[in-house]
Amino acid sequence: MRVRFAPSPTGYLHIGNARTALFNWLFARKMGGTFILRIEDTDLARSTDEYAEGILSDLAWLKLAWNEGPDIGGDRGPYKQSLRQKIYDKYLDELKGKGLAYPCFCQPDELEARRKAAMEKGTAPRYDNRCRALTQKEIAQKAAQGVKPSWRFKVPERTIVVDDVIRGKVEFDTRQLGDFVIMKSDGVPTFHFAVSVDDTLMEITHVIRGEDHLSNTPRHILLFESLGFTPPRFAHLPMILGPDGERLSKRHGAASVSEFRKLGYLPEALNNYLALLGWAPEGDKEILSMDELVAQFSLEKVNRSASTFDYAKLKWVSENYIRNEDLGRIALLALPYLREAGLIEGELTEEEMERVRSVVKLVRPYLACMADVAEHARPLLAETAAASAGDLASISGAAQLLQLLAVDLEKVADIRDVDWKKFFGDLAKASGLKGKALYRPIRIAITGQEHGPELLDVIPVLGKERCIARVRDAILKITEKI
RNA sequence: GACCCCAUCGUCUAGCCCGGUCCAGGACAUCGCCCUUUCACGGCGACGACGCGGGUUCAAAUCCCGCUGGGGUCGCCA
Repeated sequence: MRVRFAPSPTGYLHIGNARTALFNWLFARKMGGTFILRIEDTDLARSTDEYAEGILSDLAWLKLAWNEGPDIGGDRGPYKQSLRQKIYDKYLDELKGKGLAYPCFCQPDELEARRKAAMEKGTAPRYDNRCRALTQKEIAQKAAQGVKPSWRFKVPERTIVVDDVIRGKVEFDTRQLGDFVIMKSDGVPTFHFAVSVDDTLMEITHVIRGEDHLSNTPRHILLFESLGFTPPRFAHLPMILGPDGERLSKRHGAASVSEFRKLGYLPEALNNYLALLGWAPEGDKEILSMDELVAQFSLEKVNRSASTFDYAKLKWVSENYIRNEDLGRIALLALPYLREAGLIEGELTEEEMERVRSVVKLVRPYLACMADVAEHARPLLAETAAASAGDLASISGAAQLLQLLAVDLEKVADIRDVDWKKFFGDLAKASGLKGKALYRPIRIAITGQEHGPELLDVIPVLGKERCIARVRDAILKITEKI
């Protein structure tokens, strides 16, 4: 079995396309098939190499490895449509020879005007096939004037049945279709034409794509058959909508893989969430590894109805991964964000890295994505606590308490080897404070925050010197205030 | 507008194909309680849905028809 993901490099990898890529990949892996990547850059005006590279990069980041593609080649290449021009020319000639393609001299502005007029009149805004009736003489005339024609496919009147893996048999009456352009006037094939030729030549067995292509499929089937090709199987995936029911776009928030990538979502988390859109695993377990996804995946079980992208649920999936993934890996992923926030600098020594790990260990339960790490790690990594002395000054006895604490901390030999229960028990006795009255001022002095990870865990991570410094600093601020 | 697809809690979904086991199960979100020196995590619980109308049937979320609603296509974009 051979499937393909065929993005056009006219933008970043959209979340909907990423889901399509994922389902193709899952299907290929599940069936022991081949996953092919093909770049559809027939839109010369909008396609760029930068976008193509970005898409490849994002797919690689998602760990959706392809077996054949523009970068790695393969037996059925090239895998970039702009490199396949000769092939399309050849098949256009074939259609011309069969009398199934004819030149159209209508200009874009004319077509646009007619389309608009038809819309206003309430009739179908499709091409009226007028150039089909052109005589050889007229054609020669136009050509002599130097008008470059586009080439349209002569659509026969008949019924076409798309036997969709997900939707079952869907019937179309081709009389709804106008003769459509297969080769643009600049000599570049349109999507419909290139796709049909390439899917055949690349021996694609299953075309898994978005539902927006379902209505295009009869065109493709027509082309396949006219060229003497056997159409592949089709599976049209439901759309992904934004919270307002419109197609998901930037308006709704992050809508491209690169955005989630920048925010520090784990690729597995994004895949896991995407897999849950339009498909459901058996049983109650929703956090699934890529392997588990592959093991459970089935095209037949894909939903027919569109789903709404739920940022809240993605967040939940992401949190799960951040909390449960290997700590070393999470710490590594935290590095760029910590660096950007100025909390670490340069290459880290093993000792510094160890410290980052222990900090990340404490703050990971708070993270929805890795970009959140700086905010939570700051109190634990920054030189000073940035304590709000105002808060402490209003707590009676805070200065005395901190004084006692500083003295006790000084006496500590190894901060990683302290019986904190006893330590704070003694402090409670000495200060006459307990519970919240005891811990709150200490937390504020040491972390500058009202909330955060277990204080008893924070202190050893911070280290003796830093704790003492922060406590003394807090005392100073209080006394100055008074 | 024409054609095509779709329709279960606010959201993602299970169930629908092979009607009774479903006064509809799970997850996210929300709310509450518990755990706890705080917040977060975690545990427990609550709230909450078969779009509407007709059929068929002893029986319909499940089958059929219509309506309504949403989405898609109708490009020399893909």
